[in-house]
Amino acid sequence: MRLVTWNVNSLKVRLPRLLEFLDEHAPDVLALQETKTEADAFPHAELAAAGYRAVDHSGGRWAGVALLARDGLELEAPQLGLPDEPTPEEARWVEATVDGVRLVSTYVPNGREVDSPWYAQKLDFLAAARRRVLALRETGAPLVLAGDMNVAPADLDVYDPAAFVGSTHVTPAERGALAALEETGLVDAFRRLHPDEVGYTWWDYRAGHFHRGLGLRIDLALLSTELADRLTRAGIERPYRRGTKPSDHAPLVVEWADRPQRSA
DNA sequence: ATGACCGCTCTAAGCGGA
Repeated sequence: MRLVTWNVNSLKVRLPRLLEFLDEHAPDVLALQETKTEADAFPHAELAAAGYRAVDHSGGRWAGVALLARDGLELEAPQLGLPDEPTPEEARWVEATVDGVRLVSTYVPNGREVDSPWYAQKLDFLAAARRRVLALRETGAPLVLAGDMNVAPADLDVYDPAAFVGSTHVTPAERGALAALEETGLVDAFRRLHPDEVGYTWWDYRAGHFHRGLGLRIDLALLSTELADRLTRAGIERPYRRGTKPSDHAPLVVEWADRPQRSA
């Protein structure tokens, strides 16, 4: 199965780039974040014309997440929202099952400033996510938690760790909450296949950060171990951070073998 | 350089993003 996670920063503005991406990469499923649309404005018809169906959790002008599946794959048992999340109206979590795999698209809160109320909500969201993942793991179904985690897991994932000391996205509390999420039995797909590689997924629009190589790796695909053991690909599609009207995030493409690979 | 961009909305100047 080929899965993509991409913070599109407005589905309305990004639709031409998304359609270009679907044509080029033909993913089976996609997890989108920051769709920034009302539910009744979600572009179901345009996506259907491109061969994709969607389950969206739309919160209006901010946030919003969605799961897409190509024609022929059903999006079963959709669930909008995360139990006990701090701000449900912000539409930051959506689930569905495709071909027996439980999929989550999430957009973790930014946190704004360390020790602010928004930072506390970010940690609360990550704690709720961990509880939900534990519950989902008990079903025994393979799981993929994909999205914009708004946490850079390690200093390797930050262009200038010294400059980020005291900022959100890198604090021990945030990294600890992300690690606790992974300790439920999830594997960071990109890091599994590329243990030492710098692989940013976000670059500030300002000051030419992309062209200067100044980014963060904050968009992750976390795979349950039975899927992670079948990983064949985890790559960041940097061309979609260039060109006309790019998102400030690049898509992450992850692929795993549909059945356990036979040992030689 | 404590800046710089982008998308949103009460279509102006402000907010949020990370």
